[in-house]
Amino acid sequence: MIAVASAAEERPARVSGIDKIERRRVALAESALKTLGELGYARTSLREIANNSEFTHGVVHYYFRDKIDLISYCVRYYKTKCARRYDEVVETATSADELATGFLGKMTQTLVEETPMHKLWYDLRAQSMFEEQLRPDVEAIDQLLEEMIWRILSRYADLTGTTPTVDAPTAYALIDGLFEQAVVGYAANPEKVPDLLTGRLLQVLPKLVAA
Amino acid sequence: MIAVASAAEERPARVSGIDKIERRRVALAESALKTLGELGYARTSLREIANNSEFTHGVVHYYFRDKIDLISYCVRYYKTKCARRYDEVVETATSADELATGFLGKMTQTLVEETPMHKLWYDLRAQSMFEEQLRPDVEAIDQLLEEMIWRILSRYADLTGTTPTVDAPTAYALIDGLFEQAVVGYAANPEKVPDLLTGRLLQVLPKLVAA
DNA sequence: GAGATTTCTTGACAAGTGTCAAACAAAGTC
DNA sequence: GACTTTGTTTGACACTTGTCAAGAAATCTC
Repeated sequence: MIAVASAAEERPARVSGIDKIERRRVALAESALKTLGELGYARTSLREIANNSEFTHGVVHYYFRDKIDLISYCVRYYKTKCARRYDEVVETATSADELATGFLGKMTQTLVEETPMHKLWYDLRAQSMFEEQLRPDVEAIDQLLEEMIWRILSRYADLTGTTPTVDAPTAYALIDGLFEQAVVGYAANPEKVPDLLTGRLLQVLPKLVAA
Repeated sequence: MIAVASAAEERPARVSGIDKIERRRVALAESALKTLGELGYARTSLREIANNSEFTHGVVHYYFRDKIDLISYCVRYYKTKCARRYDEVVETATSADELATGFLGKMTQTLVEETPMHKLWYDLRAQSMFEEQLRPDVEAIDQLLEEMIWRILSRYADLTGTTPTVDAPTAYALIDGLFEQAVVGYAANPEKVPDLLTGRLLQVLPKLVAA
């Protein structure tokens, strides 16, 4: 998606050029994501993004065709960071308890440390209902997240000697429902919400598997 | 909230005046909700709302202080319509099966027939993460919906001779997760999503109660 | 029906938006 | 070192936004 692979076949001089473009794009996307995470999709303008970066608003338009192109790029860039968050836990855990605590730990950690990102994600998913151009990217991320949850639940079932009793989309919707509730509630109750989320997930997880 | 109660104490002539104001407000809110449901919060302007109504954009400002005031009123008005949707089913059902099918029937029905409303709700809830002024209204609705889900689950437990195994916020987050997934996916797959939702809820409901 | 009040229309405003293009600077090429 | 390509700045454009105010129209009051 972010197209680095195919560039490797061209001559070195050119590669570094494309690489530099890609670097700028990434820098702009990271800056844009910060602003988007704080203000939300609706209130973020290209000028605001440029102001909160080291570039001018013309540069934004130089590297991205238009606003949707930028946002879309941001979303795709974002996904590369989020969907592999629990992989290490899944791979290293040797017991169901270890997996559960590791998973919940990482989840509350990202909830607290990357709140703006998660707010933005739920915002963008809502926007995708109205803005068709966002839909493919949002669908792709949703798919990735679903697979992520499924890997966790499968492993959890393995470690408990059980099998999942719901399919992947259902498991994702349930757990995502709890997480979204936590993200929305976090602003009002930053100190209590992480523990509530942990407790609720601990209640729910065992119900999603059975011998 | 929508202030009719206190008006009753004034002299009759005045009451009908206030009543008329309230009627206009409701008419404007209903029109605004239609536009909001189609375009989403971000892309809906006061002029667009006025254009899609029988009034001019000046009237909007005459009856509502500003944009947030209007949206906020819309949200509160909306909530009065949505949170009692399943009450009849809950009250008349005499068996768990009857309750489940009645509940699922009404849920898929509103999913299909009032899609814009539900899209708007998830949009506004996302917006409330960025716009503090929306938060109280959104929280109030969330509370109402949670209670609605809890009434259903309690009754379901009663009819099956069991008790819920999760608390109200958890039950709401889980079921709402499934419903939101359905709303988001409905645009892409209008014919399959309702049945998928039904199947998933049928899988999940029994897991939320136990003897 | 005259006069006062409420309701509505119209047009304007300041501010902000996405987009673009022309001028300018930097880097790379021969 | 001249010339082309690439990157950046700046300022402008057409347009939309929320807000408001002055006045017309409708309604009510006596």
